[in-house]
Amino acid sequence: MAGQANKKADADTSPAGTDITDAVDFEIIELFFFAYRDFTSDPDVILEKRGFGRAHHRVLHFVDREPGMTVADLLDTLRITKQSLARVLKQLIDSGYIHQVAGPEDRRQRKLYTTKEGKTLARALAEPQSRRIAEALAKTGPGARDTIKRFLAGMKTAEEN
Amino acid sequence: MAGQANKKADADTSPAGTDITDAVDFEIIELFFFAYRDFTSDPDVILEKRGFGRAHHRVLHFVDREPGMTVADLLDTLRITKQSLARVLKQLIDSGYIHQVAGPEDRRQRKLYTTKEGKTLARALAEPQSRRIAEALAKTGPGARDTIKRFLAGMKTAEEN
DNA sequence: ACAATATGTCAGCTATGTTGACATATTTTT
DNA sequence: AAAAATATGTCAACATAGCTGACATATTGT
Repeated sequence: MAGQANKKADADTSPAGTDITDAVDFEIIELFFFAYRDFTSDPDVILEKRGFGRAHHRVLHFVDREPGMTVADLLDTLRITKQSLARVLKQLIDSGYIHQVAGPEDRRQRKLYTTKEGKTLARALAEPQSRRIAEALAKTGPGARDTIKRFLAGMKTAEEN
Repeated sequence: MAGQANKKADADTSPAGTDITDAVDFEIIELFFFAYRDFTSDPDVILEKRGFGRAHHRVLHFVDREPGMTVADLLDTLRITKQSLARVLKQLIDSGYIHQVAGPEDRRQRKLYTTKEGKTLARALAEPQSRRIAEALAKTGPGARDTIKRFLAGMKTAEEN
C-alpha cells in the first residue's frame, strides 16, 4: 500500500467515482511547512547578534561545505541572482567570514573560502539545526535516517546536466 | 554505511572526551534545504498568473484547510504580524478567493472561508506539491509515508499550551 | 584584434517581513 | 452604566532579500 498514490493518471473522470485520483496530500504538505518553518528559525538568534539574516546563513553554509566554490557555483546552488548574492556576500567578506582567492587556472574566477571565524560561525549555525534533526530522527525510530535521506533527495528536482 | 550514521560516533579527533557531540548532520540539513526549495517553487507558476506570491498561497491554504478560522488563528499559524497578513488577506478577499463572516458568538471576530474560486485555486496549488510528495514517497519505498510523517512532526517545535 | 566569460557594481523596483500608534466595534469586568 | 480588555483594521515608516537591466573590468579563448 505504499507506492500507488502517485498514479493520478486516469483520464476517466469517473462520474460516480471520484476515487483515489483526487486525493491531495495536505497532511504532508502542512507537516513539511511547519517542519521547515521551525528548522530555519533555529539559527535566527545567532544571526541576529551579528546583524545577519538567513541569506547570509545560506551563503556561509555552502561556502563552508564546498571550499573553493566560485560565485557562479553559488548562484546555481542558491538559485538567486547575482545582485542578490552580491549584497550578502560582500557583507560576509567585509566582516571577515569569507575570503576570496583568484582562481589558479582561470583568474577571472573568485574561489570562495570560509575564514577561521567563518567556519566557527557556520558550525554554530548548523549545530541547533543538527540537534533538531537528531532529536526528530531519534523519536522517529531506528533506520529512519536512511528513509528520510531518500525521501528528501526525491523531493528535490532532478538536475538535467 | 547506510543506516547507522546517526550515532555521530567517529570519536577519534577527541583526546579523551568530546566525542559524539561534534558531528553535525550537514547532509540532512542540505537535503532539507533543497527539498523545500523545490517543493515551494512548484506552485509559483500558477501564483504568478494571478499576481500572487507565496504569502497568498499560505493564507489561502490554511483558510481552505480550516474553514472558519479567525484572523488571530491565522496569525498564530503563520507566525507573521498583523500588518503582513493584512496586506495579502485583503488582496485575497478583494479578488474573491476568501470571504469573511462575523463570528456568531463573538461578533468582533472575522471567520474566514474560501469561496468556490478559492477552493479551486487552493486545490490547484496543492496539486503539484502533492504529486511531488507522492513521487518522492514512491521512490523511497513502502512504509515511507509513516516514517516521514513522524519525522516531520518531530521537526516541528512542540507547542506549549 | 575580437568575442566570450566571470565577476562586480549602479539604479531602481517588488514582495514580504517588521514596529508602533491609533480607531472601531464588541465583549467582559468592575 | 462605565471602564477595561479584546479582535480587527489601518496608517506611516522601515528592513531584508528577492528581482531586472545596463554597463565596467579583467581575463581567457578564437
